[in-house]
Amino acid sequence: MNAAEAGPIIQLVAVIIAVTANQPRVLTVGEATSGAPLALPSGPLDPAGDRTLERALRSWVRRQSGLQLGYVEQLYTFGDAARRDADGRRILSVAYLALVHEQQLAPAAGWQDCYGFFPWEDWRAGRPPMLESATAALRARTGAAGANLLAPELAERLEIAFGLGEAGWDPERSLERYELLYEAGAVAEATLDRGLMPDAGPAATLGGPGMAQDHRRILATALSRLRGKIKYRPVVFELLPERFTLSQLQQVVEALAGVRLHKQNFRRLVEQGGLVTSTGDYDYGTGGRPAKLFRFRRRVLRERAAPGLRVTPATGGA
Amino acid sequence: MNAAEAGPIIQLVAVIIAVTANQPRVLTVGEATSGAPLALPSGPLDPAGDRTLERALRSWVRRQSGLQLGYVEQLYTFGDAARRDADGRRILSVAYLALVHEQQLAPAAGWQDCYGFFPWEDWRAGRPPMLESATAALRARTGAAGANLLAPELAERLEIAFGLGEAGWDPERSLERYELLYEAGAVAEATLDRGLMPDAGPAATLGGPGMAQDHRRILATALSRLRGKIKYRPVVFELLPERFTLSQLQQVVEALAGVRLHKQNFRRLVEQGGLVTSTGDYDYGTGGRPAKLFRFRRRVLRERAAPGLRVTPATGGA
DNA sequence: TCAAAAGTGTTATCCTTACACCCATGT
DNA sequence: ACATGGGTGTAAGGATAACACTTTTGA
Repeated sequence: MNAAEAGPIIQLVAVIIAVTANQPRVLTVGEATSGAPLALPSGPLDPAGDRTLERALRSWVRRQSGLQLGYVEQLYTFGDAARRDADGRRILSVAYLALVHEQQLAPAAGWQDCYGFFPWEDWRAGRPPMLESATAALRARTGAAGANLLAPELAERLEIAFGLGEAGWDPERSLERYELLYEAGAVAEATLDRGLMPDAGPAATLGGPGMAQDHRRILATALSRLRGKIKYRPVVFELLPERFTLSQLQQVVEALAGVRLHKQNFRRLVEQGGLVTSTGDYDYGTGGRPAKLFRFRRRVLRERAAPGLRVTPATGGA
Repeated sequence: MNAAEAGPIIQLVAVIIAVTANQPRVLTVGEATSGAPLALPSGPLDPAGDRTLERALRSWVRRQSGLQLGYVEQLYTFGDAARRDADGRRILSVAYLALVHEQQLAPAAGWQDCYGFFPWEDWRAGRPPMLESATAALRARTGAAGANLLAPELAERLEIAFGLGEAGWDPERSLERYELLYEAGAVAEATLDRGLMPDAGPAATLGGPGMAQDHRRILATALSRLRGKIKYRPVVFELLPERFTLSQLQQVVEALAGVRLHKQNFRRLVEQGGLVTSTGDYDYGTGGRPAKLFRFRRRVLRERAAPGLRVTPATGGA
């Protein structure tokens, strides 16, 4: 009871994202080999320390991993009562989203493919087959609720989150999807949290290894936010080198959104939108015709209210 | 030093918004007459209490003010080191945005006009005249920086935030505007924080009374978020009675965005967008032809990925 | 010469904007 | 009758989506 009476502990959590080899990756700590679940980097907040939370985050990330964070934004504060440390003290986590350029990926260890944690979120090779079993499990649950009054509301959430209605699949809803799967016990940590056998759930194997505590939920929050933000703010450029080809740009957007885009229209939107300017140079290592190198055009911020990349899915692809 | 070593205190802050008589209002505590600055309602987080932060917020708001909150979303967590209580302990505030229906405005005391705190944000009667002095003061500052290397960056922020470039005024950037004014010492609390005389700043009278601590910044954050959100999520309906006319709807959107909208196009966007359905009834108290009463159409959530109200300014109006 | 990737051009379609006009009520 | 606010129709312009096609390199 002593621990419960003390004030909560405050922790900063960093979701650090990079894109390499067409995969979005997240920096994790802990060893994949030891069997212990991976975790997001986190550090305590020193009350006497840095002047702002963001500075505090930047400084311990630099000390711990050597990474100089560029773009950083506050993501969400997680404070459910179930979040406790080993001594039973409540933990409040202020999570931040950070984006780093591809080159800065020096500390090779710890970068994990994001879609390893959410295989159903990557539609680039078509609709992931596992979605059938996932939605089936969720449907069964809304059906099983039978006379339960929550069933219609749950059915609506399911329809919206997984794009079963006319609206179709919306990459941005990754958090809602994770939450539904969690509630349904279809991801590993949900069954663990309840003390059930890991294989008791209908689809406990969905989505691989899971992460420590509720870190997978935090990662899902970050993915949702990032997917939403590329549409109206030029954040993608935080993930690219200073000079890049339009294909590189497209591939990074595709990696984040988890969707294939229509090439020609994407190019036009980017160029007409004034988001980039051509440097005079070319990249000759593309395997075909050399590609023009572009650079982010800062001035667009003054010209347009919401400069971002519309995510227009390709027609042929799935 | 003892206080500095103890963990930070955690506080929940509520920005509770309603719209009445075409004005957005915010619930405050403290008396306007006593001379003490108004504050947003806030309460401590009881670590042994409610299961989630949001529940904790709902329950103390209900106990304190009798308000049953409907829509609630987490806004931002404020944790600058300068935030201290009377004993010098660092305070971390998790702020929430809540929207309540007009009728629920029972506790008449404490509802303040939002634009009393940000007069420059209300463009419904045309460009507010005070903007001239505000931007002049800010320009003077970027100019005064002279050889300072920060000046160009500051000038860019000023252009973007106040819409001096081609992009024009963007209601959503209210936080950025507040921050610039704060940095420039053009709002009351900025000069107070620095221990200057309140009337020492170039435009210290901008924006009326100010609020306790950094609560005006929190309110600016809420306004920005809300203005952004109406564009892609049907949150306006949380502020309206269940049945409403299209004019009422438009007026609420105008009140929030601080901009006059084009009537016919607004109506079409709302109806074609499937956001509302007509109930069969009419409102006869409009002063002209009776107006159809509408209701929010929930099903739109299943049909469209981002159902919201485009804020298309009127042509004639300013 | 061929494959691969870059890059250009064009058309049909939809959405948005702006304008003009008609309708139903209270005074 | 007329002022007031509610409501409808439509034509011009621009943005988008889908299509086919040309160009430039390396193997």
